[in-house]
Amino acid sequence: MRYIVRTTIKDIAKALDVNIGTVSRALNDKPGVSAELRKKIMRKATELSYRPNGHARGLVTQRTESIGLLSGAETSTFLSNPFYAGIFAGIEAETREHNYALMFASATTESSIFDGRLPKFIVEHRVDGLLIVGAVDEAIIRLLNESHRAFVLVDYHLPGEDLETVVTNNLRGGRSATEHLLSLGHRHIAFVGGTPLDRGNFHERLQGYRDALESAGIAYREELVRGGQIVGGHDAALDLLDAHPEITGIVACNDANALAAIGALRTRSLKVPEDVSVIGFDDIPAAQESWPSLSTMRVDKIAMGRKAAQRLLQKLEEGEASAPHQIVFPAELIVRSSTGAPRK
Amino acid sequence: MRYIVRTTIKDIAKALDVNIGTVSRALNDKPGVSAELRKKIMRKATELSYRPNGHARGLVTQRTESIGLLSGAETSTFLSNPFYAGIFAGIEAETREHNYALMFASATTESSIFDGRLPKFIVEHRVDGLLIVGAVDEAIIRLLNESHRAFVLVDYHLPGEDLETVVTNNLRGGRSATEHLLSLGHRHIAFVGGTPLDRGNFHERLQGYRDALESAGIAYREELVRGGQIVGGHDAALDLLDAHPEITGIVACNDANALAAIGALRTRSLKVPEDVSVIGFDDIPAAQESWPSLSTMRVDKIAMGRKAAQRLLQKLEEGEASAPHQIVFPAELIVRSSTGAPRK
DNA sequence: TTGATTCCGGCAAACGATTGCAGTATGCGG
DNA sequence: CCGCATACTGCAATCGTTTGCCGGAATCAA
Repeated sequence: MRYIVRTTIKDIAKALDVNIGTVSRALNDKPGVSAELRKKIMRKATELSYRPNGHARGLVTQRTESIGLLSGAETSTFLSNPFYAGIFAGIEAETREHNYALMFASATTESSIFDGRLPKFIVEHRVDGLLIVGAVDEAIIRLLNESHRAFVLVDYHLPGEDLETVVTNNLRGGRSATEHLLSLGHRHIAFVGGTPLDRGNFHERLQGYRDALESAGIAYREELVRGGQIVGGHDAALDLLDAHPEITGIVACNDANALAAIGALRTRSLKVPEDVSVIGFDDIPAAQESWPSLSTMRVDKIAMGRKAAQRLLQKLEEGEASAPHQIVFPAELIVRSSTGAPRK
Repeated sequence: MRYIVRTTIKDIAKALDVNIGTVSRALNDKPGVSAELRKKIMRKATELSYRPNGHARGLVTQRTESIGLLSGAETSTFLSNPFYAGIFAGIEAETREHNYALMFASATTESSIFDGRLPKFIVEHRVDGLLIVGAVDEAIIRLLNESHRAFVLVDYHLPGEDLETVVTNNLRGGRSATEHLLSLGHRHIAFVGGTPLDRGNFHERLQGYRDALESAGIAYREELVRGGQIVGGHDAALDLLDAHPEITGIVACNDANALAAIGALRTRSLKVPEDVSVIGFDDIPAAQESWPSLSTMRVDKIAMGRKAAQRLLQKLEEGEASAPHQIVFPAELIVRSSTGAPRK
């Protein structure tokens, strides 16, 4: 085993011939220590490069000053999603600034609850609170709720429950995206979706699309909507275009799907935006770098992550006091070069 | 403050009227407890849904069963780099399977060492070991070395030192990429790089490019090499093409730069690969999805992450015993549609 | 000088586990 | 029926902090 010398509070006490309690009080800015002695203790502490032992402290204070980031998806899926990566970055920044440590884990299948494979930090209570990013099994949320753990849901919410959440205004965003195409003169607008499409974020965006059409007096046609994975964004677009050549505009449930759709259009030698306009959602970095650059609904991912972390930390300070907030971030229309007036 | 009921080892002991020591031994599969009693204790433990308290345990065992992932770059930079995201995923998988928790932090500037803003988990010794991904300040490495902390460097190494590392064979990879273009018949091959180009991974890849050229009897021409950021991959390519229209092939230091270069070529109405062939490095997901799909040198990021985690965990088990390994992963040529024979 | 009041600092009990050591059954042979 | 070895199990110290409580010194007013 490794042998590491670590100076403890005792060493300081011994060196200065005072009691450990006094040292503790001095180090933690607690009253009951004269300014002079406090200074002496501080000096000695840095001299011996003293670092508090998190375990010992955590044992008595029952706090770890660290929070957990829990993803409902596989880690590689989670991280390769630029949207979540942005949220992660926001969370990390906020927690770091508040001197909290950040633990990461994913909790995917429901089974993990029962076979005890839930992330250790949940089960052994080694984090003060949890940030749950994306859809996660309801059973986990119920579990956390019952055990009175502090947590905040990011980019996900359970319809019925009154939970602390930070989400995007998907409904309005979907609506705005569609309205953008409508205002350019498009009338035959398709929606290429992700999974699931019958609930969650993508469903809300679809609903916004639907609302916009209906407000514009255009009938919603189910055959112009296709779900599927990202790769499916490609196939879905082909399907749609072949079956409905009148389509001049596509609203995608997110940027990845939009990019895939553009790729599909290219294989049919259709030009974007001359032949078909495409608008995405999220504004991931690739949206800007792609060609043509992608019009999209921007969501401030960093800000969402930061806000969620703020809420959690605040909850931890205040205890149960405050009622759950539901914070909704707007999505902002960013017009780039993948959308334009329809062909005549 | 929140009030959470947690069952402790004491509760079990009381319920069964045995000593806490016995309970501890039973729960940890230590000898000295009859099979019968052990079973009874186990049952009671699950009945009361007992979870060991990490702090208490850590205090006596001096281990946390958790490791830290330290990034040298800003978190958002780190996460939006698909290469690192892959490594992260590999690390997460491996640590999860071994029941270790994973903490994340970034340590960017050197200043952070002195103003005490180094990640808490390093300083308060709350992780057993560290995985350092990407270039990080040497001072930090020195610090860790001196304090005898177990750590493994991933995708980074310090020339002189004999440290535990997991890296890519950049030299050979750069060479293979270049040889691929040479074998297709290209003779005027440029290199578009990242920063820094005078040391580190990109330098090694450049060196491989140079070796390949020289082995093929083609003089290395400094004016065909351009450094710069990713966005610079775009500008660098334009620069090069305008100054040296004879160029028919481009080796990029990584996929992001390759993609940027392709974008640049498009603005000059140059076709890939008909007019210019482009090859990248890393094989990030976008390489496959882009159009044209990108030929590249694949690096198995997940495997690298896993391997690094394995090494660290092994080190932790064995103590200082083993001498540092330097594990080198090969890069594999993946031919897609961005490379072809040069125009005549 | 005395009594009240304040302020400091020491003492020791937690927190929840692990673990060496000592003690007590139990079984077995004599 | 006794002694001895061999399991088991209990006791208590320990890890490094925090924190309530208490005693003593110092200050001040009367």
